[in-house]
Amino acid sequence: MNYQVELRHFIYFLAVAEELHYRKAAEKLFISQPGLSTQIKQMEEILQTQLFVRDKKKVRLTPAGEFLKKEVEFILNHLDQTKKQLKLIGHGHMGEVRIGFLGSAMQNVVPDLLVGLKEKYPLLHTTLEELSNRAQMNAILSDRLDLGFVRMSRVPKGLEVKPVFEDTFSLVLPQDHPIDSKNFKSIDQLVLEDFILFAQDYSPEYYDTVLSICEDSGFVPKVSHKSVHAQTIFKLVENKLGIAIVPTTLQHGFQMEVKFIEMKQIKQRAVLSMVWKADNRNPALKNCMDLLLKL
Amino acid sequence: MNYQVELRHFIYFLAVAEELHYRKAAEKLFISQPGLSTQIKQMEEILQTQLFVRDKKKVRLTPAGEFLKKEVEFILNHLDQTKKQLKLIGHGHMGEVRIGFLGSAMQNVVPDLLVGLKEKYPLLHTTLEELSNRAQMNAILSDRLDLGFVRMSRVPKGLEVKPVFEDTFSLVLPQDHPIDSKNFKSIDQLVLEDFILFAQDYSPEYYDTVLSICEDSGFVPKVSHKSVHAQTIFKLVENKLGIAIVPTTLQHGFQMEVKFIEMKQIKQRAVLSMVWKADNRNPALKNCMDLLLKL
DNA sequence: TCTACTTGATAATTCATAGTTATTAAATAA
DNA sequence: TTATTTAATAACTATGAATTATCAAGTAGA
Repeated sequence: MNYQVELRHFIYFLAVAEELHYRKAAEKLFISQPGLSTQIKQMEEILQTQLFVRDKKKVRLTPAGEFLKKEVEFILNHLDQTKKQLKLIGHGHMGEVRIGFLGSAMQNVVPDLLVGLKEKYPLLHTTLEELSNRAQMNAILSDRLDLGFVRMSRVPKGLEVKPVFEDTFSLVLPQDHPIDSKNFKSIDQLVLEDFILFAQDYSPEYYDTVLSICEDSGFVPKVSHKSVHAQTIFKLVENKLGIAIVPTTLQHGFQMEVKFIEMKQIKQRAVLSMVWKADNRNPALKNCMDLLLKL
Repeated sequence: MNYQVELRHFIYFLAVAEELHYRKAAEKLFISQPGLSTQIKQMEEILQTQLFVRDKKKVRLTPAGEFLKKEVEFILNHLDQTKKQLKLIGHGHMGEVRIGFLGSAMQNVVPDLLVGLKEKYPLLHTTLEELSNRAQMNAILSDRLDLGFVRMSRVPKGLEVKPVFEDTFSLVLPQDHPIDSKNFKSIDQLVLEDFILFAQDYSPEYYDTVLSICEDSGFVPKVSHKSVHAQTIFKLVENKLGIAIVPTTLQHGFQMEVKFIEMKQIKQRAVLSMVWKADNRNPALKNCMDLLLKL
């Protein structure tokens, strides 16, 4: 004799409990009446409890049957809900993506991604953390983050990287500086200035790129200040403590009294890339990245 | 292909999710490893969601699998609980018995039953309602009560009745009445008194019995007052508005200034019976009655 | 009270499939 | 390299769910 109730029993039981009529219940279930009868009988044996009374051909529930009916309804409903949610999670429409980013990605790429996700996968949660390039990669390797936005083209083994946004560089000058977009020709007009840059260990590739821009014009910049926050850099420029070279999109989103001169003619670009762990199994991550590449 | 998950799948899934090792999980389940493998695979197909990652022979849960694990734990626990409760209800150890009773049953039978039930079936609930003989029988017929305590030996079709307590009758007299247990010989000493009795329609058999007691002594009592409450009857006797004949056990449980004279020598007895519906399916009722007959 | 028609239960049989054994491929470990 | 361990696959077995055929008991209508 079988020793375990199955969901099949519950579904059959519920049909009989609702119809209180074996033949009709069997029809509803698309099985034969004798099959249904034996399954219900077997169920009563497994549970060691009588669920129905068959009195003069009238089928009725016992008190235990009434109780079980409520519970079975609950269990089957809960199971339905679970199956739906499971599918959503399995297909990356639900769940959580943990995202890290450089401050400079907060101007366009990250907000666009969040808006896109919200629209396409309203049940998907995101957590955001502003971190340095290195901190992001460590967090991704230790599975504390799913996705990072960095300015790095080479990443440690186990990680993958892909550019998502290319930006020109812009000169940042105090508002009353003699150089402006009209008379600006080349970066070597600013050989004598102090430079304010993002800290080397916060974003090494940015740092190297800026140095290479100057090198292409034949000079080595005098770096007077370093910072990890764009806000700080702009404040220093505003106060005439130096000039800066930053990705152009940074000119939006800050309250400041400085002027931007976009240097379209130089070949270097500020590349923002996404980074993730090659074997990350979060299905939401894939959807996230697919959406990002479509933007 | 199968189109329905079964509890079997859930139990297998949980074993693999806990062990993260097919062979070990299969051993724990006392089935073969290939059988387990195919069942899990089939489960993933039915749910259209990958639950495990098999990476270089390491078995791990996907995010969807993690989610399902929690849900399956809940469902299986809930089911266990339900099975236990179902068995208790089915065997009448849990649930509710709705009891009706005459006020005069509140002295011994009903309290004894309640104490006994509490001890033997602590999970069983009881509801109590004081009602007339007729009201109890109607309530039982319409399935509003499971069990009644009445003073009736004949009951309508569909009901069953069984005596549970036999009591002598007692005379109730004012404290300073000339008759006392010493000089009392026969009821005909009280021919001239006014009688106070329980109302005829509240308890017809009691009324008839009292009349037959008097008839046996060769007189018809003069009935001056009728009441449905013992308390009222005693108050009236106390105030010398008449004398009463009541079941002897009523002398306990009331604060009153009257004297009782037990009439052991007369043949009539006040019989308290339990009544129930022949086809009542409440399993707790049977336990209730069995216990009552053992008291 | 007879007949016709329900109802659910039982018996015999069929058939789907859960679970078996045997084997393989791939990954570690020695 | 070889030995061992892993999960997956293939072929087969056997359990038991579901089927058809039938029955007994009850109900309804004349």
